[in-house]
Amino acid sequence: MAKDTNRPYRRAHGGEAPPAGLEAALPDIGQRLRELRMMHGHSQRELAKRAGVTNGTISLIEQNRISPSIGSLKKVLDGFPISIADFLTLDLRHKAKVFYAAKELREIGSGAISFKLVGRDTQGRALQTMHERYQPGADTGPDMLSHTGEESGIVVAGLIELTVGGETRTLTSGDAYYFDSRLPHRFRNTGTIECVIVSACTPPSF
Amino acid sequence: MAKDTNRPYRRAHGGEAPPAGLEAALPDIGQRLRELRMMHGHSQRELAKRAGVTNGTISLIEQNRISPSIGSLKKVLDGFPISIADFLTLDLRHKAKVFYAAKELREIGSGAISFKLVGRDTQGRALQTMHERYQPGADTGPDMLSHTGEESGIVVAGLIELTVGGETRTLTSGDAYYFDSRLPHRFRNTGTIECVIVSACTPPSF
DNA sequence: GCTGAATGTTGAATATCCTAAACACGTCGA
DNA sequence: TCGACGTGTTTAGGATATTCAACATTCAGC
Repeated sequence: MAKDTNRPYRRAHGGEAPPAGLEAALPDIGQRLRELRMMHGHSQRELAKRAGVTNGTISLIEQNRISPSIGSLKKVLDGFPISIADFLTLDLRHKAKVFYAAKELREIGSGAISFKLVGRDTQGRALQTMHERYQPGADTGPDMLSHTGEESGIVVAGLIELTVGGETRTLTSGDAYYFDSRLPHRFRNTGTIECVIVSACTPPSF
Repeated sequence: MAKDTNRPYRRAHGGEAPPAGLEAALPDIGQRLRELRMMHGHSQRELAKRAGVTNGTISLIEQNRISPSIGSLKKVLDGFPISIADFLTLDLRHKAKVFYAAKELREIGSGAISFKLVGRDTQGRALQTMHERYQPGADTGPDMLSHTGEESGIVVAGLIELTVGGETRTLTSGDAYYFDSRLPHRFRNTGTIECVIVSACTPPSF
């Protein structure tokens, strides 16, 4: 009966290439699991214990010698923990830059306003964080900004007068804001010292 | 030997409750598959033919009588088509406050770590900002976190040792980070003074 | 070099999955 | 009424997954 059952894996002796290039390849479960486990600094046995399976199972899965059932895979991944969906979509090879020294932040502001972006290419990112500094009197201008997305931030130092959709309020250190970027908005430093804000928006708009 | 193997399903005779309420429940694969199949207007046999499995298998899966292997589930879902990740995450049901005084931020941390959220109900929001404070020695723990989304932040004061996907680095005031939240990560204040971070993540994870 | 304890791998036995074929039920048209 | 077809379900048996236990290797420490 079953000659070629569901084994996209078995690469054993023969060494045939993946039979049909038609269907989207199932991600390399084994390698993924191994890398993830390594990242967490667990041994096969340690993960096995957390997950409630045997170390042998972990070993066989990592070698792609078996195709684990959903249930088992769930158990194994709960040892980290991570969901199956996240596990399958996690991109391991593309190691993005994670750490940014203060000097590496890209300055996109000018004059009395400084905007420093975290990250250079926002391609494919859903989130953007910025370090903003407003000199006393600095103003994003009466022609209010608006663009698609959401925007939020926290005042770190000084004070800022924020106008959003007709409402105006002055925020000081520790205060925060959150609004839909499509609402017209304006930032103005009405204080006497520099105002520092850390903000984030999605999607990136620079 | 094996008494309670990987069957979160079998609710048959005995009727024991799910042994531990700890782990997040595996989504109801059977019902999901059935609904999806119905939406597409396929019969079990029709889907089976497209997927290259037998109708019996479809039937058993839909009844949660078996936990299909990743390989089989992949084959079945290719009959629609839809990815396993999408299949598992498809979940279908479905004047904003702008200003937040420092006191209004909701505290969700405890002990040596303080997390203050901007905004109360994150329902329908794509972005979440937080004000984080770590006492010296504070640590999010060796069991590294991981969840869906992206995460970024800027250090405002003090220093923090950040580990992401196996890479570790110490960041100080003005430095920043950005990473995929699915990568295991850990924050640790290795300094002698309180560390303050303003961070953002998408989608909200609290 | 020898231990002891850690690691990952493997073989045999058992539990589970998957298929093929039969079953039970409903609908339609002759 | 009957059969021919449609549906979803169940059963037996072979194919796979998983466990248990043994094995091989590495590395510290002595």
